[in-house]
Amino acid sequence: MDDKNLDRRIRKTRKALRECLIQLMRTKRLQDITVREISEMADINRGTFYLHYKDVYDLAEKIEDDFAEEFDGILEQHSALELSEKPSLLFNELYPFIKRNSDLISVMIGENGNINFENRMKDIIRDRALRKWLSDRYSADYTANGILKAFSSYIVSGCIGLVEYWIKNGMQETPSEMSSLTEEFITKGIRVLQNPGDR
Amino acid sequence: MDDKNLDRRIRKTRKALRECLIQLMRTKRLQDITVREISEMADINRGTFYLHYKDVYDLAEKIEDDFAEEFDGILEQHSALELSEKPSLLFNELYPFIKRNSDLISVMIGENGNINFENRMKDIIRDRALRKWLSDRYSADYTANGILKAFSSYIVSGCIGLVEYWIKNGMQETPSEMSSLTEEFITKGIRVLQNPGDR
DNA sequence: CGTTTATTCAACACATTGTTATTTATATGT
DNA sequence: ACATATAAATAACAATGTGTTGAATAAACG
Repeated sequence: MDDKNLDRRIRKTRKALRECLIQLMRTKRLQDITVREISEMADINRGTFYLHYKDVYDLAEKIEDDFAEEFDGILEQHSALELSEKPSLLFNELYPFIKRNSDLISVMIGENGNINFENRMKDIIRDRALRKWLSDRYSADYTANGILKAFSSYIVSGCIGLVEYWIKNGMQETPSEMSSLTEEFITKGIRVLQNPGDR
Repeated sequence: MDDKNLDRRIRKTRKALRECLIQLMRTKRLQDITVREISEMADINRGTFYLHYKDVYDLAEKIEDDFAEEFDGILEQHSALELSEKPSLLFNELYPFIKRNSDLISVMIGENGNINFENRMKDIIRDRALRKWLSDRYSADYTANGILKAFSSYIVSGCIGLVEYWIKNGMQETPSEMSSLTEEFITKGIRVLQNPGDR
């Protein structure tokens, strides 16, 4: 979206509006943020806002779109085989990416966030990673197998919850530690609490 | 909230407003729903709305409050010991409760839902159930143990995700089947896919 | 049945919205 | 560096929802 081949004025305007919205969302609910407010903070004419976005929610959505696209791009690059044999390769790329975008993520999953942000991430993970990983690993028809779908939902939400924990607790663990935790939680389940040695 | 000792007119008014909001949320985002719209649909004077709720979001919040209170009440009744030895007792009460309230839940976790609905459920589960269950089972200081907190977040979000799967897929499984799945996913992790026999 | 309390009704000032026509400023490609 | 194209600023606009008010009406309660 911040394409280099866009007019510099457009890039500047959109960047300013986006940054201001994120900043406002740290302290205010989306419904209480007005176009007027964002424009004034960004020092952009209110009419100009409407040249780029339909309303405040559209702006928020566009911000999410960009993130989702990048997120999707990362998952896309990893093959089913690789996910199955070396899932850590993915995690080791994802967690630094999450850390780089923690400003945005923490707002979007926070109390003023949008439910569809998390839902989109879940969908991407399900479609891009888990589906091929599980069907490769268990050579089952993903869509037909009920328990597989249920387990996928469980795992995907679990992983998102882990990221949530990480971000909301100040990202004390390193991305590498988070990768290990993720892998262990998925494969070991609750047994991970009984064998704390191998971490 | 729908206390029997409230004036019947109040009960009727609030009930009508609440039901109309839920219905509107099936097709519209909260930000696109106006007080005027809800009031007209409920055949309630717009001014009357303001005698009960601050705005549309306040109404949504009050609906959530009622649900959260009931949900919390259920979890509260189960002791740490019982959770540890017979978690199915809780699940077998929870899933029917979820089914009874599926109309509300499906809206609240849907695309027009509120991020704080799920977050509140997570907090309640964490505070009421998981905390005492895990610290009883592993006799560790819950708050100090980092991996325990991380795993809690993982499990709680996973369970919410499982409920989400259930509701969004038309609740094909029985509450009892969901109870079993939940317990197995938590304790077995991914091994549940390798031993499909015992379900 | 009399009293209390909730709801209706109509009206109000106010803020935000989304759009427009015009002018000004800035970026682009050659 | 210049001419051209395009974005942003400006100011004005009608429309709509908001939140509140005081008086009139209706319904519930004991």
